[in-house]
Amino acid sequence: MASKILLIEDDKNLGDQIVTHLKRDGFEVTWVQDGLAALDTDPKQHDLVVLDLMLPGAHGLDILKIYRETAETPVLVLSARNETSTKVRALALGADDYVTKPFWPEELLARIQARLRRPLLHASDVIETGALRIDLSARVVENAGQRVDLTRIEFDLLAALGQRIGSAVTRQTLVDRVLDPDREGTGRTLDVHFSRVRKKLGSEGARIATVWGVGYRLLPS
Amino acid sequence: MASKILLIEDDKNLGDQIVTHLKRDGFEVTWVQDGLAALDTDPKQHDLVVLDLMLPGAHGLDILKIYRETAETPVLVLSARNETSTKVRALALGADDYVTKPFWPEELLARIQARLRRPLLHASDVIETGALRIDLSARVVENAGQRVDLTRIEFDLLAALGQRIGSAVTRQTLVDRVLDPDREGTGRTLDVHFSRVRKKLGSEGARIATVWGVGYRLLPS
DNA sequence: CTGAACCTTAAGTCTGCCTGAAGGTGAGAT
DNA sequence: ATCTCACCTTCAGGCAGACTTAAGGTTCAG
Repeated sequence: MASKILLIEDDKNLGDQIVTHLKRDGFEVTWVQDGLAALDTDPKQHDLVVLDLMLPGAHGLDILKIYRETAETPVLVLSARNETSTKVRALALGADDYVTKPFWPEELLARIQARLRRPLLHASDVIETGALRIDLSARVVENAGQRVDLTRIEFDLLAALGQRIGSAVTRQTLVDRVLDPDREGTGRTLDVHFSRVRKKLGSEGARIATVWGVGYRLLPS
Repeated sequence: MASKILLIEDDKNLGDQIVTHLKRDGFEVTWVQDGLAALDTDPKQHDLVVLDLMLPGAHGLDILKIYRETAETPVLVLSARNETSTKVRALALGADDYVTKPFWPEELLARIQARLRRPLLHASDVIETGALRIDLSARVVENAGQRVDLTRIEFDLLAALGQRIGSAVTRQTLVDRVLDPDREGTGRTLDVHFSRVRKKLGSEGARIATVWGVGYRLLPS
């Protein structure tokens, strides 16, 4: 399976050159040319990000920071700046490598491959709130340390609420996200599932609150 | 726990300086000053290796190659040579990073930390859980001390689950990782293999749980 | 070339999840 | 208070996904 690379680089010449090289080596490349577009792209959909620091729209380090809040995708920073302080900052923010321009494409390739060589450790992103523990990557829910068996939809619904603790999530959002995306928001299916989740969660189930006429939300502990 | 760094560097001044910096940052450092001594040191006993290329006794790249035959420890190469070809060779041989002299200690530190940030998938090559013992390097499985003969795919599937005990592993992941990487997740092939693994594992086979609509997981003992 | 071990596909069966219906409950409106 | 409508819960039917067996194809050693 070809690895998917997200390239964020505003320089047309350099970007073109990199894309060509990467494609020649069998990578699938998505090329984004400014900071705002980068923020609209999901790093999780890619295996590695090559990120230029000087960008129109948003600074590379800010993009890196935002990416790191949601994804563990390795980020290789590209920059003309050779100051140690910039390198240190980028690496401290979660960059996995830092390459100074100018560079030879071969080196970039070699470094990309070195990053991809190590199997991605899924950051087990875990939501802990009250007695609940929702491990999104393992798809495991614990209530006061006790494992709770949830079906696929039940888990996804709980996770959807858990990712926005305290805020209401509309029925339509939940239907779109967990059930068939092209389905009318009607029907009592959602209710049935939540009913079961509440029951399975015991006393913690009471924390799934109905927002009348809107949807549901998970009450903060 | 302090991370253990193995420093292989013959230059006394530079070595001293690096050791000082690393210790100040809480690392435990073993400093080895020539190639032969490096070959007598076990990289597996350390969390990361900082390896100079020009050494008396043995060339750094040879050391890297030998280390890579037995250990997965990250290796950060240090060198005065700035040629792309050397960098590419080092990275292709399994180095995880390449820093050109001269450098500021801060950069080295930041890069070391970037490497250590991503924990290795498995600290040891042996997974023990319940009555199961999965030796990843020997590719041997024992159930209550009894050897179990698994085929290549059967072993890889069990290992894939064993490396993330308790986590659901999606069908697609398993197909990508164990079967042909570019194949559709459809088909019953996985099921057939798991069916056989379960049977061969006897009562422990029950610990391979189906995650309906998602994949499989190895239940914690 | 032959046989054995292994992988894959196909087919039949089974299981457990999803969902719509229906009656009950309770919140909000008047 | 009472009405209304959204929501809760139970239940059973249907079906997608999973299990297992068998057979055909592939690979590899001898």
